[in-house]
Formats: sequence, C-alpha cells, structure tokens
Amino acid sequence: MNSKPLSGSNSRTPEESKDNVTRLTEKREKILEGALRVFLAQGYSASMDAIAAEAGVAKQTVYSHFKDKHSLFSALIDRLLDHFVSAGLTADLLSLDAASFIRKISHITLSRMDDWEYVSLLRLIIGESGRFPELSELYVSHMVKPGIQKLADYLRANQQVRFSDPDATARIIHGALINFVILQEVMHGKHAMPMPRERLINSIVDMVLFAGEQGKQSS
Amino acid sequence: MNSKPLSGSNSRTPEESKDNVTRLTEKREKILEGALRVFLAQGYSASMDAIAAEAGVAKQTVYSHFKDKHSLFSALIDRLLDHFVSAGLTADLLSLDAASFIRKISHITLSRMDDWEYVSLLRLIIGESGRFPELSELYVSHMVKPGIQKLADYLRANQQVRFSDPDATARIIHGALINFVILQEVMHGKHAMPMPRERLINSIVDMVLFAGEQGKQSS
DNA sequence: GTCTATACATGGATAGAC
DNA sequence: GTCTATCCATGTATAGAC
Repeated sequence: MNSKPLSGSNSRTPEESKDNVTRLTEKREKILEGALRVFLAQGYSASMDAIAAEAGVAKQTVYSHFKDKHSLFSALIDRLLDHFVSAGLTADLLSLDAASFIRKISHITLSRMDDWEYVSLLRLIIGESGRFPELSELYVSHMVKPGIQKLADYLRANQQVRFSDPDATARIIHGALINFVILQEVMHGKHAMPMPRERLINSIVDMVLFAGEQGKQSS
Repeated sequence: MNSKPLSGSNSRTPEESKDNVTRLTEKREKILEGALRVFLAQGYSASMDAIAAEAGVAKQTVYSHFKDKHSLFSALIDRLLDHFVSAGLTADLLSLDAASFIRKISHITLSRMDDWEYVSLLRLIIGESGRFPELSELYVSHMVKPGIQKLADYLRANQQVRFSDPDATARIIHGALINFVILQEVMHGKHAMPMPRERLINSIVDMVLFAGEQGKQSS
C-alpha cells in the first residue's frame, strides 16, 4: 500500500536471468507480502482466500509453500520480528552523553508510530498473545529484552547518572515510550488525548537526568 | 472459571419471588456471563454456539436479546469498562504525601496483573482495536484519560514536587505501570524477563521524588 | 421468550489436470 | 509447482413450534 521495506527482490523484471530456485523464492515472497498486508490489516481471522488473492496466486500455491494457516502466520511474524530487530540500535550511540542518548533512543522508538506495519504488528502480537503465546514470547525475548538490556547497561556504565536499580529504571523509560505508541496509535488515542511526542521526550530526559543526578549524591 | 465479580444477582434461588422482568434480566445476565468467559478466553472469533453453550441457553435466545454478534460484543465491553472504571481511585488518596500517593496508585494499577479478566480485556481491546476502533477509543476516554488526568492534577497541586510538564510526567508514570502489565502478563513476558513489581514501584517512586525535588530548585 | 431445526455463506484444506 | 474446481466443517443468522 504505502511502503514495502520487507520486499527486496521484485524490482527486477521477470526475465530469463532467473533460475528455478529464484522463481520459487519469488512466489514465496509474493505470498508473504500478501499475507503481510492482509494479516496486519485484518488480524489472524483473515481468510486464506483473501491472502491468496492479495498475493496474486492460487490458494493451492499458498498451501504448497506453507503447511497450513498457522505455519504461514508464524513464518510471517518471524520475518517481521527479524526485520524490526535489525533496525535496533547497536550503533555508536553508547558514546553519547546521557541526555543525547536518552533523547536519541526515544526518537527512534517513537518514530515507529509513523510505521503502519509496526503499529499493526504490535496490535497483532498483543491481540493473538492468547492464542499464540509463543509469538508474543518471541517478541519479548527478541525485541523487548535486548532493548531494555542495552538501555540498562548504558545506565549502569554511564558516569553522569547513577541509579540504585538500572534494570527497573530501563523498564520505566521503555514502558513510557512503548505505551505512548500503544495509546496514541494502536488504540487510536491521539484524538481523545493528543500530545506532541516532543513533550514526552523532554519529560523523560528531565526525569532521567534529575533522578540520575540525585542518585549520585545519595550514594 | 475462577471469579465472577460481574455477576451480582444469581445467588438467590429461582423461586416465585421473581417477576417476569427479573427473569428476563437474568437470562440476559447469563448470556453476558457466558459471553464474558468465551470472548475473554478466545477473542472475538469465538462462536455464537460456544457462547450460547457456555451461557446454558439456546442460540436463538442470544439473538432475541442481542441483534447480532457485534452488538453482544459491544455490550460486553461496555459492561466490563464500567466495572473496571468503578474500581478507579477517586478516594481520599489526594491527601497522601507524594511518595505514599505514587506508591499507592502503583500498587492498585499493578494489582490488576492478578485479575485474569482485566488482563484478558486489555488483550482483547488492543487486539480488536483495528476492527473496532470505537471500543479502544472508549477505553481510552473512559479509563486512561481520567486516570492520567487525576494523576497530573495531583502532581500539579502537590507542594512537595514540581514538574515543568505534569501531564507528560503523568503519562510516563502511567505508561511504565501499564506497560509492565502488558509485558509481564498480557504478552507472557514474566518468564523471559522476571521482575518483582516492588522493584518497579520503588524506582518509579525514586524517580518522581528526585526529579520532582530538582524541579523545585530550578524553578 | 425460548427451544429445535435449518438455511445460507464462508473458510480451511485437498484432488486432479497441466 | 501451479492452477481450477471441490469437499466438508463451521459459523452467523433465521424459521417455526410451544
């Protein structure tokens, strides 16, 4: 619809240059891209017919690549998680001062509010966490846990701030950010209770710096 | 299954003391209780057959009380929201000192982690926020907004702390708490990344007090 | 209003030709 | 592997007797 950052190989023209393996892979890609749009838009209750239609293939073709609906769904979620994990922040951010660091990761986290695919994925994983607990656990262990871990490590190592419980502090920061995404975008709260993301970020930075400073004095 | 805080009138025996209106109301109650258990356990994709069976009535009886599946679902969510809103904290908490106040509302919010109905409702509302945006907007305007509003008002009025942006600060506190519920219970993260709720609460209290104190000095 | 029985559509999954 | 056509279970909603 609007973006397709998950498809990387259909910009070429369908010519003779492709071998059979490539052709197979491309069908699979088309199916996954169709499943992406349909599942993210309608949830797991989306029909296999709708997915096949969106992918532009016959339904049987879908079943020749994926055992059943659940397999297709799991494969898609795995793929999406990999995609968003790779966008994780492992860069040179660690050398930043505390204020810049917090501000930077806040911006990165909240920038996902503009990504329809991420917002829909969040809604989908939470919504299906009852039926498919493995998927939400995958999300937690692959995306949330490493993110909070890195944040806590930074707080522990940085000399400008000191917290009695960096792990819990990292959870507060992360929770404030993710919950803002859920409240404003996933749950459509931006109309009922609007707030520019800059205000949230400024307050988070203030709290962390002030509390981190105080922590040094009392230690 | 384990609790039925939403049923208040089936402890009496089915005797002559009931008039027709009462009987009708009780059927409706039975249906809503069945819908409660089935919808919260299986999501909106639960079948009307399953609901009727769980309620102990014929399917047609369900349709005589509710126009269609969507009406029943909406009525149930409305009912649940009313229930949990009434459990809101409008009491004498305002007279508490800052530390006790923050600690108290944190305990209350996190105590819902033990309530299967609340956790399931949260999962359901978020999960169906794509298909039924009105319901998530209802949740936001009836539960989240008033809660954050009261918290912000307290922060504004209290003399022990001062924040440049009490509304944003209230969002941070609320987000840290709700996201903890979502992460640990809704998304089953408590095994992959366990943390006693007391640690989160202590860190929240510390951050608020330290940052609120600093805010006074710099104003 | 409540039940049993049923109509009608849809969905997941498969069969068989190419 | 890919298509068209189809099976069969399930699901929403309704009809008709009491």
